[in-house]
Amino acid sequence: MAEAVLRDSVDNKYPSPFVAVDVVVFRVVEGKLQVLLIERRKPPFQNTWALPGGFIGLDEALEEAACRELREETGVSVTLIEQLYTFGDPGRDPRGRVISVAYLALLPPGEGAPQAGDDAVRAAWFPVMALPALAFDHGEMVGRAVERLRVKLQIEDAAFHLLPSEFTLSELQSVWEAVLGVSLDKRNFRRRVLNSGQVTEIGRRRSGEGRPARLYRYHPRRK
Amino acid sequence: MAEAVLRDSVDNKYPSPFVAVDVVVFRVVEGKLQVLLIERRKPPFQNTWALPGGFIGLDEALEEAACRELREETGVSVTLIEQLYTFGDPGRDPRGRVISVAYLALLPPGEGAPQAGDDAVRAAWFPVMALPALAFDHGEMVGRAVERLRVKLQIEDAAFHLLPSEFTLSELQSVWEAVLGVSLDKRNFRRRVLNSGQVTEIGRRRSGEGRPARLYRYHPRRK
DNA sequence: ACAAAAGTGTTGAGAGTACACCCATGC
DNA sequence: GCATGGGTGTACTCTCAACACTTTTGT
Repeated sequence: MAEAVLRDSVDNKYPSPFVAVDVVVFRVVEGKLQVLLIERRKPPFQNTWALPGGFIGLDEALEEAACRELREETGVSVTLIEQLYTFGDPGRDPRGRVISVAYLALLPPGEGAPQAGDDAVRAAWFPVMALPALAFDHGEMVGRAVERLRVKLQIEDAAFHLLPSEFTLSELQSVWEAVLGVSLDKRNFRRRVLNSGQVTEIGRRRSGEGRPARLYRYHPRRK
Repeated sequence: MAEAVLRDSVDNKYPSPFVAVDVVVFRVVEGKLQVLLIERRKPPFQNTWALPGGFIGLDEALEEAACRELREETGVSVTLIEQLYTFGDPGRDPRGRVISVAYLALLPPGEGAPQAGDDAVRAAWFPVMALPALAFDHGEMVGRAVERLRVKLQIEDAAFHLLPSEFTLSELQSVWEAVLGVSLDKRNFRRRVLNSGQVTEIGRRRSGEGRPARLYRYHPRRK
């Protein structure tokens, strides 16, 4: 196999590190931005909270590995996932050289009923603003993921991946406010959204407290 | 060593791929955006043009490895470098599983007198708009790098890293036009640059053809 | 009736865009 | 004196930010 040729010919010259993936999954619940974490079952960092993730298979695409590890460790399946950054400092893992490719994923509320998998004691959602101490450099990963999410919100359509398929404008605004960590003017916000052509109205509903709100659906018109 | 523990305990379960870095170095000369390429000395893709790059050392940070490979293969040292994207499709390298972390680097004109190193027959600059066929997935890397550079130009100060420390506004505009691939209105461009507070004037000079142009220096005031 | 959330317009400031001519120098 | 690139101002449009009250429902 071609692999063997490379490995034989360069083994000592180019020793190979391990390659892992880690996933930062966000959702917004009750106006709070949350991250999905697992409690590690094995050392290092046993019983410490960490991002879901693990080593890649040799014939597995990076993104596939990210989805698989997420599913195995938390039972969560995800709609949107994209590469975030690759963390490769020597010393970031006490076991040796491990390069980790971090991924960013978004989840609508209600779909994340995390069940702990093999390598996790348990899995749970934490508010980004009140995270426990994290294993490895996972704190830095979350920080970078939040930055990226804020950009994606404003330039792309990230907010809609954090909502169910039918939503009210107030819910949409609440997602924006949770992600950006600021409060927005209701009138300006609604005008901007409606003028963008990204949403289309459907039948009204959502009659909880107060006046019932119109429901909208995302329509990815704009390139 | 900790490394050994991990390798022993999980060797078959988590076989490790190889990890490489590749660097997309840009410069602008005569109004054209150029990329630095090498002609590969060894197979695979022998005598094909490719980005400078190679396998990482086990105790070497990714960015260090990128700078080292660039220096070894082309003799070029670089001022600004940042991580671009990690390419990890199984099958992207015929020798076996190789994950490559791509970096983006910028160079002012005049500093890139490429000398071929060990693994390269020769090194040379190519206009982005007229690239030869590239080895591996390096064509995709260049494409992604151009996209990223266009964004960095507009949101950050990337243009100044493509210029000498003293430059005229026309040179600055020429860099923008080369990177974006469009032509810009001179008056609007100059007003925007001068209002941004990013440049400060110094003594006038640059007396080539026509009226001599004022020289400016980059001043990274704005956050 | 009242509590609770939904919905609605106007105004001012700043940023971007379009557009054409005169100026200083080298030859 | 002419060729070459350097340098300059105005008017229009559009986007964004600030700002407060009325409407509809459930209890």
